[in-house]
Formats: sequence, C-alpha cells, structure tokens
Amino acid sequence: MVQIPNTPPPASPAPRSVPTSADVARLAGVSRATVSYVLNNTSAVRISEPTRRRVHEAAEELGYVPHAAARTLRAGHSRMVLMPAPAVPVGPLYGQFINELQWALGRLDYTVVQHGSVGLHGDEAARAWAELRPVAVLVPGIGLGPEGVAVLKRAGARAVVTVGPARVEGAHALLMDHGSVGHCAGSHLHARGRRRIGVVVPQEPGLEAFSRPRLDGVRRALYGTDASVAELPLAFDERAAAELAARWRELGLDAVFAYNDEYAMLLMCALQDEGIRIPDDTAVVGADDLMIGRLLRPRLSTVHIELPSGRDLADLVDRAVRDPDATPEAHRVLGASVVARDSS
Amino acid sequence: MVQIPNTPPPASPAPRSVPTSADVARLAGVSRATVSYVLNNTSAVRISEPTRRRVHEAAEELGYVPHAAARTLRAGHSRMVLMPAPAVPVGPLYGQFINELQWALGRLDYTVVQHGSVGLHGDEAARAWAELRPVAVLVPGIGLGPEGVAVLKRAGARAVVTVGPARVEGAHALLMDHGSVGHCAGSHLHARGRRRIGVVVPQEPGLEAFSRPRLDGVRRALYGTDASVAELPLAFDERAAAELAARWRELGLDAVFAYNDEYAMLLMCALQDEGIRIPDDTAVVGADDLMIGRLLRPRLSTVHIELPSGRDLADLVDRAVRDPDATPEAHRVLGASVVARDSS
DNA sequence: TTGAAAGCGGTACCAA
DNA sequence: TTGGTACCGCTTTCAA
Repeated sequence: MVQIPNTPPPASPAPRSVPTSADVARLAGVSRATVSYVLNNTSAVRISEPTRRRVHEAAEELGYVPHAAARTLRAGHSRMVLMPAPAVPVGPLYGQFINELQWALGRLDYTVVQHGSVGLHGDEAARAWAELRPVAVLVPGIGLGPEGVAVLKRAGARAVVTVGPARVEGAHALLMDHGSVGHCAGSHLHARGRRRIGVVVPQEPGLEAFSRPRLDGVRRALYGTDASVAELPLAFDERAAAELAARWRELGLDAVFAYNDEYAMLLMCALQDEGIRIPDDTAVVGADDLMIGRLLRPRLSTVHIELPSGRDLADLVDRAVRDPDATPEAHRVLGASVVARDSS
Repeated sequence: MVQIPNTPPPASPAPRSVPTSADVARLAGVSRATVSYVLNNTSAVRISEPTRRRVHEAAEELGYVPHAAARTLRAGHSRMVLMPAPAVPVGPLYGQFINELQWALGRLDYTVVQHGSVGLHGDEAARAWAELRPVAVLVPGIGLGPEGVAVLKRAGARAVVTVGPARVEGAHALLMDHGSVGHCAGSHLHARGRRRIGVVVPQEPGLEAFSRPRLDGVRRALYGTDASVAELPLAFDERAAAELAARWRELGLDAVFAYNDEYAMLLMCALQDEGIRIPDDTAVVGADDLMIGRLLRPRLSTVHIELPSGRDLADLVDRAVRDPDATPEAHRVLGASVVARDSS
C-alpha cells in the first residue's frame, strides 16, 4: 500500500461521548419517556406539537442515534434476519438471489445481516449466531445439524430456514437438490445417444457441496442403462484442463457434463486445442446458463437453474416468524431444465 | 415452490424461554457474578475447580448462550466490523478480497457483519449502521459523505474506512482509482498505434461507480495526443452486442476498451460474427484478468488488477481501532497493469 | 472464593 | 400530556 500525504487534521474536535436519549431529554427539557414516545411515534400516547418539535430539534442537534442493542435488550427481540456470508465467491446466479432476498426482507422491515463466520463450523457457528439473538436465521448449504437448530431456537430465533440438499430436524427447508441438475444433464446426454459420460468434479475447495450432488445426479440418471459414468477431477486452471484434454482419447468418453458453464468453457477450449471435435467426438454440457455459454462456439448446451424468487423466500421467512410454532415446511425450489444448444 | 408433505411434529415441546445467566446461576447454585467469571475465564478472579465445573455443566444443560446485545450495552462497545453488503452481484476478484478480509478480521477477533442496506442511501444508511454501534465501518464505493462519517464517529465507531475513488473527510481511505485501469488500457492501445478508441460503458445499473472512472482514465491517457475516444453504451446482452457490432464499421474505431473481460468477450464474439478481424481491424482490451480471457481466441489482452491483501486491510482497521485519534490515512491500493495477449 | 448491587440505553407501565 | 421508574441480561466493583 502506498501512503499518501495526509491533509491537516480537521479543526473541530470530535464530541467524545455518544449522545443518549437522556442527553436529548435534557437538552429538550423533557423526560426520557417523552423522547422515546416522540422518536418512535408511539400512537398510544399524544404528545403536543411544540414538545415534539423540541425533541426532534434536540435529537438533530446532538446527532442522536438510538442504540440498537439497548432496544433489543428491552424489547426482548430484534428484527434481524441473519445469514452466514458465503465462504466462497458466489456466482451471479446465487448473488442475484441473495440480493433479491435482502431487498424483499428489507421491504418487510427486517434487517438483513450476513455474518462472516469464517473458520467456524456447524453448531459452533450456530452458537455465534445465537449470541446476536436474530429473529430468523437463513442457512445455506450443509453443516448445520439439529443441535444447531435447537441452539438457535432456544436463543429466541422464531424461524430457522435451511437452504440446501436435505431437511434438518426442526427447521424449515428450501430443498435445493443439485442432483436434479446432474440428472437433467445425464438424461439429456443419454437421450442424445451418448454412453461413456464424463463428469467434471472441481478441485476447488468449497464446491463439493454442489459438485457431489451434481455427480450423483448424473449417476442416478444413468443407473440401469447401458451408459457409464467417469469422474473427472479438474482444477480451474488452464494447465489442468490441457492435461485432462491430453488423455482424452484414451479415456474414450463421448460426452462430458462439466459441472458448470465456466468449467465447460475451460474444458471445451482445451479439447478443441487438442483437436477433439465438439459435439461430434465429445458432447459437452455445462450448467447455470450463464452468458458465456451463448457466446462459445459451438454454443454451449447447459442446464438452466430456476431459483425461487427472493420475494417468495422473504414471505416464507415472514410467515415462519409470525407463526413460530407451525410445523416446519419443506419446499423444493430448484428447477433444472436443459437448454440444448450446439455442443451436445 | 412445491410443498412437500411434512414429517410429524417432534414430540419434544421446545423450551419456551431463553435461558439467561441467572438461570445458569440458579441451577449451579451460585451467583450470576460467578457465572460471568467462569464463562469469561476472568483472570483477575480465581474460582475453585468444582464451582467452575458446576457452572459449565449448568450452562451446557440449559443450552445457555450469552446475549450479545446485553454484553455490548454493558461494555459500551462491541467488536463488530460492519460493512454494507454489495448491492450488485460482485465479481470473483472482489468477492475473493472480501473473503480474505473477513478471515483476517476474524483472526483479529472481530466479528464481521455485512449489513443489507438495500434502498438506503448515503447518510441515511450511515444512521442505520450507527444504530448497531460497530467498532469499525468499512464502506465500499461512493455515497457516504462527511456527515455520514461524522454520524458513525459520534455513534462510537473508532474507525471508518472508505474503499473507493475519493477520500472522505474524517475517514481513512483505501483509494481504488479505477481511472488507472482505463489509463492503462488507453496508454497500451495508443502505444500499439491505435488512434480511434471506443470505450464500452455498461448499461447495467450499479456499475457506473466503476465504468465512469475507467472511461475517464482512458480519456486522461489519450488527452493531448492525436487519438480520440468514443463512448459506447452497451447492455450485457447478445442482441445489444450484435447491434453495436452491426454499426461497427461506420464507427470507424480501430480499438476498444471493453470495460472488463466479460463485456470484452461479449463484444468480441459479436464483432467476429460480423466479420471484424481482431486485432487486425480492431484491437480489444478487457480488464480484471479473468480466466475466460485466456480461453478466448485470440487470447484477450486485459488489465490485471492488484487489490490489497485482506490481511493488510485488516491490519489497517485494527490499527485505526486501537488509535482512533490518529489522523486518517489514505492508501492507494489499486494496482493496474496491462497483460498483453493476442487481441491488441 | 463468592455474593450483592449498580448501571449500560431504551421502553412502557402507572401515576400525576 | 408528561414524568417517574422498573426492567431487559450482563459485567464489574466492592464487600464479605
């Protein structure tokens, strides 16, 4: 980092203590109760207009900001919806989903917070989240067990929603079965007459949660047919792709499901460099239906993934919060469908 | 969403009230003070081993989890580092940076929290953040003014760090001048003998913060030379790219800086479909040095961006927290360098 | 070694 | 219409 010469320090010495509602009350010449009534627009209590004005002015002048922790403590609950921040850089698909969700929950007057729980695992993380007493917790992926759910519930979470491959006892579930993505691809390739099918499994850590189910899905689609499946570990790296492509002919595969569109692009380019014709020698299918697939030549066949709308999930959370004793719902929310283009 | 039949409700009725340290004390037969001492390993006080055990067992049995809000309130401060959650899906580069940062701050015993402040703008958002009384705030992009910084400081934030194009009064700054990215690309193209240079400006909302400076950087690099710059609005969309490519010859450009590698790929493919030869007719330069650039043919020239390590930024935050009265530092942290490949 | 109690900031009940 | 005050859960000083 390159240090840059600093501008001279500002002349105004910062006020050194945080103003509280008592300070506001003092300045406005009223009680703390009145301040609270005014600033919260408490409808059960009528405050005269001049008093309101004085309170507002005092708050403004002091730069008063209420203390969320104090409010939470007193109220016994917060409106915080907590979700762990994703541990791996997440694709545009999922990123978009998270954004929508945040927006929709914001509309419902929840505060969405992503907790950076790096290094913490499973129920250990659950404890850290529970300390914040969120009103609801949204946990993508695996790693949260029934004990974790219980910890959160005991800590006052009125809703725990898991987003992943399997239900967890006591929690609502958004079942995102990535197996169906693989299943889609596998069925498609089989229908196209392919019988020796490779499946790329990324070596990047943190992707197993998706790659395993996708592989299993292909296996499931092909089980009991005359087709076979070969697992192809691959790092997201040109050299690794070239090496894989170099032994392609001896692998004797006539098709490959490449985990997603990015890996598909990587592998497809390597195969083309090797002189493998696509789709004639080998069919390639990606997943996620990203823009790049449309731009490749041949155009990349892919599995389009339909995620639930952020609004729907926000509504689910809201319902769960309002009725915490309802039996947990489970929803299947990952729609997968083949987009057949020219590479398969 | 497809509803799935629920499993029967679990037999165990959930304990309906959140256990407090008083409950633990009661069960262990000690005072709340002792519970606090034991659970926090307070070194100033020696507690007998049998007592410690009893407290731990009681806490375990009740599933006790401390109440962060209460602790914060009592302590007068928290160890929460707050940053707004990015409003647009963010690329792998920046995503990686955020992850590193979270990890590094976690190592320093801070709790990193991304606040989903959708719809809130500037100082309005600052107020929402201030309610959480974070010990430090990390604000990417623009939109936070000096008043916002003041609000946060008054609310007890010991460090405010902006990450963006310009300094903000009172805050530390990580200057990420995306102008240098454009400057790099512009200089490179000029050095290659190009004189009519187009610059792609994405139409996607939320990207202006990066696209404007990149455009300006190109302008700056070419200012006073015999080269000219043309602004090319472009949506991330095949049709838009095709339309732009269709009028390419009449635009009379011999080079284009495509904002980033993804837009470059989009445009390059459209140009090639149109019969424009790259780099002979038109040179193309991307940015961000993504994998896809290496896979394109011709291989895409790009601007490699060097971000600071998460560790460095975490250390900066930590220093600032420890010495809140130090004059704000400003660091220039965006390194840009051309990776010349075959498209320019 | 342990306990009693004050107090952090805000809310809401009850009284005036 | 407004004020006094108890209380939320936890930490920490002081006393025992």
